[in-house]
Amino acid sequence: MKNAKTLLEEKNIRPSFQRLKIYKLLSETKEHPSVETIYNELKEEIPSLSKMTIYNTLKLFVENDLARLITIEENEARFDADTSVHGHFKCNECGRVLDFPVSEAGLPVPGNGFKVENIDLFVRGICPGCRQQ
Amino acid sequence: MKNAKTLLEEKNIRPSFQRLKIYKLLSETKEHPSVETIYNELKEEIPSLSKMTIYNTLKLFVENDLARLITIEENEARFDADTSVHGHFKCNECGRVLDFPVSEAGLPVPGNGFKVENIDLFVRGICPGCRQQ
DNA sequence: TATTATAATTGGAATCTTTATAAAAATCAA
DNA sequence: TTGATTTTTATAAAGATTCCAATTATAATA
Repeated sequence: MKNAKTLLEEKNIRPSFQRLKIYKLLSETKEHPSVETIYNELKEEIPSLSKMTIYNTLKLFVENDLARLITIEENEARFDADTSVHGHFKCNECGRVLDFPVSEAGLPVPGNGFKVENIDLFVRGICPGCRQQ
Repeated sequence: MKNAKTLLEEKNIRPSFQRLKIYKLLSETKEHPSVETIYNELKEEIPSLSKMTIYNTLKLFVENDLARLITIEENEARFDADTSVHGHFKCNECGRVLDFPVSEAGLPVPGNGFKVENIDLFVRGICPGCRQQ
């Protein structure tokens, strides 16, 4: 498993302090955090941190395939450092977004003439934890 | 094919003038319009129309399964009166959102314990028209 | 038909997320 | 160290959505 610094350098992204912190946070969580969440979590450690840096950095990551933009929320963008193909489940009760396995082969895509650049499978419903209550 | 008035009444939604216009517009287009688009298209015919009415009405439709909320755009919500299972393709070039057929049976979903309420398959890329240029 | 209660619509302000811009700070190369 | 470039920061602005109170329309009742 490569470290954050190497991963960024391979994409010709200068591994600044802020960028490394953001990448590490994103790659070590399964919570699919929003800009707001990332900001709040890093604010303590980096008091000078600006939200603009997070927006810029995530955009850079998405462009370089270091992160995925998840639009499962109606209003707030969420992000995922796992860029492999997998599904996202959003619980309408607790609001959490969870991963589930998906084989890319089984996914239907548009027919001839379309160039596919990325695929998102979003499922919404109630997660097992919330169903029990 | 039932008319708009009947469809709304079956869901106990009072078929007001504005709601009928919004439903008809949505069910007769393939453009997956946004609130803004719907507003602009109906503004001429209903000069008093408020955007708030469109937000309220679409929310009501989505809750009653008369429309689907499509979050394929990062910032702007789009809507579709076709509530059957099908995929959405967004062209990163021209920005249009197109339908493509999907058999529900073939779609992977989360495993045991999850209650599935809706499924979205979003594919982004370049459409045939834009590829030719 | 008038009255009343209820529901829907409207307009404006407020909020929230994201983007734009310019100045300050950090980094890199010479 | 100096100068050029990149990154970060702070502030303002834009865009989408929601909140709220007032008005208007609708349905039921007398």
